[in-house]
Amino acid sequence: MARKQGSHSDITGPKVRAAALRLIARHGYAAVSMRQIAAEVGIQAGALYNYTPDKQTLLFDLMHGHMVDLLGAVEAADFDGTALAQLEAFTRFHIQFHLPRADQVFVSYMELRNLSDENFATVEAKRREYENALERILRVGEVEGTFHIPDPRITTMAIIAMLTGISNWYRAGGRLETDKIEAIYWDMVRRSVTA
Amino acid sequence: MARKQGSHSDITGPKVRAAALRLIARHGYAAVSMRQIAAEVGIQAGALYNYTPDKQTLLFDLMHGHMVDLLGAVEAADFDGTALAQLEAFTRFHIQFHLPRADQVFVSYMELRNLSDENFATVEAKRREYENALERILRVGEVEGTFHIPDPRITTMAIIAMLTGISNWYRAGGRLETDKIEAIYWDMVRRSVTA
DNA sequence: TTCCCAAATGAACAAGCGTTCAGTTAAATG
DNA sequence: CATTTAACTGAACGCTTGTTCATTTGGGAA
Repeated sequence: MARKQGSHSDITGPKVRAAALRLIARHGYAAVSMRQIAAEVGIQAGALYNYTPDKQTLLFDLMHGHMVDLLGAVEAADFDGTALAQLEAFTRFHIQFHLPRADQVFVSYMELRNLSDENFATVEAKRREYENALERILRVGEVEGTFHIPDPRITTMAIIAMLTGISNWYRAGGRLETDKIEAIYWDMVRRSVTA
Repeated sequence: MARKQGSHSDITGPKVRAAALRLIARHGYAAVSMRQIAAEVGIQAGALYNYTPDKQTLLFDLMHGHMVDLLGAVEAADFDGTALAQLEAFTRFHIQFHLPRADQVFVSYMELRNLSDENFATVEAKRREYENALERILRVGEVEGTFHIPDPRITTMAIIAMLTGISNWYRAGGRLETDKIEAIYWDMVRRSVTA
């Protein structure tokens, strides 16, 4: 029963990636089998290989795709104004981008060690690029005199860890609205870099 | 060739846990086989079952042991003085405890989803207890008037995420000494909760 | 209506998995 | 020196793994 109605490549392809993302986020790359992914989509394991050359590439595509989306969005955001305004924009951007992408964020942070060396290097470079966007803002603020930062690189890592940590407790439909979360975290970020 | 010289239970047991910790930290629980762990210790896979009833329990023992150590240490530390002094003590304690335990920290944060429901609940309760130690300090400072914290629970999670994030970039023998790291992070933590 | 071929199936492959267990070894005990 | 037994080996168990491929299916084009 191949080629059921509406069951074309353009539909199954995204379904495969969505199923893989969901399952890997919940159980981890190594714990999820190609057969489980296929079952989630409603096909046989062999058919997955119409959409990915192998399991490793499927993982890489998910993680790399996420980083490309992130860098595209941060570039489009194009922060400007004072360093303080830029830092606020970055903080709110980070939260707004990451909160609705819980699975992507989870996979992108947890499955780094399951990437091949080459794939790891590619993803890591993208992550580094994102971190640099924040570090640049911090350095501008330091020069401006708005910020007091003993070590911009460390402060960068500290802020990103703090913000990304939201994913550890945030649940959609929970106690707090997104803008309330933004306000609380921006408050902490601002205070932590200003005198 | 069983019972080689000095190859007793008291020696092999710790070796098994050390090998499991190392391998799981590097490759993940699901990706590490009992045969790999055994090979690292220098025994056959079957012999592992003298030291653990099964693979799941081995993981649980590592994670639960870490949390028990952590809670024991935080209790022994017995922070006192003003809320600010307590927060500084907690911050420095967290860094000092976690930095030399990179593998334990990594496993304890990454492998939660590979615990059985019951084991997860046990470990999660311990983690919650640790978080509460910090939250209590924040609430005292809020009452004291030293801190300005809109939501103590969230600030707790934010601070812990920030501090634990050190493990993401810290490498022993790197650019920064432990006390320098402590100073930088304490500076950020202090500013983020004080006006 | 006929044909094409993208998109599936389903069986097969060798390899590896966690776990069990009868048998072997050698340090410790009497 | 003889015996006991904790610690280990090595083979086997049934099952799952990622991946391949000959075969089947059926929607769309001619």
